[in-house]
Amino acid sequence: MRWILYVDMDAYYVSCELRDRPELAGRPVIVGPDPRLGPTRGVVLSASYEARAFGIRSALPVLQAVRLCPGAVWIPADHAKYDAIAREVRLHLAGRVPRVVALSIDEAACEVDAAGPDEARQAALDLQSSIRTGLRLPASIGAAVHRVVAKIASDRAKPGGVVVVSPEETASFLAPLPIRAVPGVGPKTAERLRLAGVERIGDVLAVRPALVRRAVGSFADELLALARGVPEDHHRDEGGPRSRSAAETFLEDEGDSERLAASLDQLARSLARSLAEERLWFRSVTVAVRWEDFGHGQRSRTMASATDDPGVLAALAARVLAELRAKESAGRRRKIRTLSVSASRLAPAPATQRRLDAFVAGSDRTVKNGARLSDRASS
DNA sequence: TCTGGGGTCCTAGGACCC
DNA sequence: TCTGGGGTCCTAGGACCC
Repeated sequence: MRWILYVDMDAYYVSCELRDRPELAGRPVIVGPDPRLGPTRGVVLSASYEARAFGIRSALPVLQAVRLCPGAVWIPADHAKYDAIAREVRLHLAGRVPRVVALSIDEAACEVDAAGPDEARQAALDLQSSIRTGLRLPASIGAAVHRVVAKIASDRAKPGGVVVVSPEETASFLAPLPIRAVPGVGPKTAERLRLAGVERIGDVLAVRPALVRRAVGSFADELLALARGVPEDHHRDEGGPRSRSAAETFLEDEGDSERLAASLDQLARSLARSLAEERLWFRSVTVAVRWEDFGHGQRSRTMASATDDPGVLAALAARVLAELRAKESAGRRRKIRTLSVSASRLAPAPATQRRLDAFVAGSDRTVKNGARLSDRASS
């Protein structure tokens, strides 16, 4: 029988740093921008379990973290290091199980064959100990027949544990858990479900299905199947990245057009560089802002054909930002807190380095450098 | 005392086409 | 003068995840 061992690295960024600085083990450690070294609007990226005891969590504003735990050791984020170690982890797993699906920088679903829960548990324990000794990293593992159940189990295994859920006991394992334990149920969905009488996963089976459906639409069917212990494992296709983006939050909210334009240009060119490294072309460009009041706006444009031209990315982004601000100025004129530019409708670079339009010359949709907007988008 | 950066998927409406 | 239904693409917004 095929089982999923869902591997979730514990306090991943912190654990990566502790590998290099083992003398910090046992102390409250925070990865993120130390606000005592200079002004920042940053948040905590990762906190050791010792720091979590003080109430420190990922995404907590660092100014609050310093007050909650003045004695913490702060380490600036080193994303290149975390990416490199993530590749190590994947290689390690791939060498030990028949199939690995990486699901985020610190999570992976490993498929193994096991006759029953005892064999699955032994496989999970072996894998966990090989990660600890071979990579010097702590991991929690959930084992189940369905990926989503294995993931929920891995959350219950933290930190450093193994939780096995057999097919027979899946429904009873899930029933008492809060509905928030289901991946995809966040604060908003949980509140809607609470109003419908659903607070725990088991409640989904006790409430009239029509009520659940009214609360969360077609997601209700997925919740019902999960509560019964037989979730549908529909996994997204792994057809390469859908989008790439770059963002900047200003130290002070920005309203000056020239400074905004300069920042956007830098973001666009930095984004173009990373697309080039991955040999990806793009067809859509989106500019998104977070206004000073934390409101959100975005505007996008799609071109008739793909390109990798950094100048096109920058120019289109500039135009879209201008439109976004023009629309805004019809009412208030809020300053911008965060500016981001994203490229989507990505495609691998053509095998040759020739431009795409060289292959479609003569078509009325042909455009120089693939840069002209499609009819619809430019109207 | 505030609230990052990089992603994914879903929905709904309009335009357009057959 | 009035009448479909189905399908695709694009845009905007929302929710969620690590």
